[in-house]
Amino acid sequence: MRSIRPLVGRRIATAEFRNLRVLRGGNPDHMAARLAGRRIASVKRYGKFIVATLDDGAFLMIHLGMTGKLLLGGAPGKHTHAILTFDRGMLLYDDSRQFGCIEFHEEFPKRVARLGPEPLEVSYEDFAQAMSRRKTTVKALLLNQTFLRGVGNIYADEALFRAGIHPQALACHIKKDRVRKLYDAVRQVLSEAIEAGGSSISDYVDAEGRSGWFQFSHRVYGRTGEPCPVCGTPIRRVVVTQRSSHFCPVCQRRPGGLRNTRTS
DNA sequence: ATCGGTACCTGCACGC
DNA sequence: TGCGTGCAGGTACCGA
Repeated sequence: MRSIRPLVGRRIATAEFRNLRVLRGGNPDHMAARLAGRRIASVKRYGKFIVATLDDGAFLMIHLGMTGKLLLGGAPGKHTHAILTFDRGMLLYDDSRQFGCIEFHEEFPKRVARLGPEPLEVSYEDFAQAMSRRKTTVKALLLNQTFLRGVGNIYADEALFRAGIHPQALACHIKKDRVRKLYDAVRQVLSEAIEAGGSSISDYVDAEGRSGWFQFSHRVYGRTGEPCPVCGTPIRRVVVTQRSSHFCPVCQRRPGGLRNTRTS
């Protein structure tokens, strides 16, 4: 984000789209024609979405999925799906797994409008009330972008660890003091991660090709079998709603009445 | 309305 | 060296 800010105020000379899949049904010729000559009026992050507003009021929406990258300059590669050239410089959209997308919208994109609140902006009262109404596991709820925007698998695990909550605890059963801890932990983890430039698990880089540093602060994510940094108990991995969850079985006690568990 | 399961796609680490 | 398997950050969509 901080690396693509410099594009604000620049004029798009040409747009080229090489992969229809990441356009999610958008017409590449129409998009290219609509983008050419437009200036980027602003760029804003909404959870995991990036929305650029154009000078004519239209929007370019980008989601990086799991492997997406926005690169300022450099040579297009095998997985470069979009190339925007500017009056000065160039932006490449690169995504090997193609789970991300780049879309053009005349109106503010509905998917973004439907997102839940920003964790750093939501009040504790709203957060706690929303939690108390959900019967799903807290892990699934944290990953649900209509509940809270921007929390992914890594940061969900890290926040649950810091709050001392088992990933399979039911959201509505979590005690008030723990909910408060979770609220604080989510905000803390996200702001630390943003500050550190993100988590580079395999090949994540920002627009200047820099990797993040937050992976060195992961206390449980990807540390199956390693000692818990608090009590030394080996970190465990379970699958919750098809996603791996890492936790300390002592610091994050299993509540009763859980759904079936697979540990490794 | 809400929930869980599945599909989408490529790359990598691993064991054989 | 090469092949098969399982795993990976995310969301949309389906049926229950």
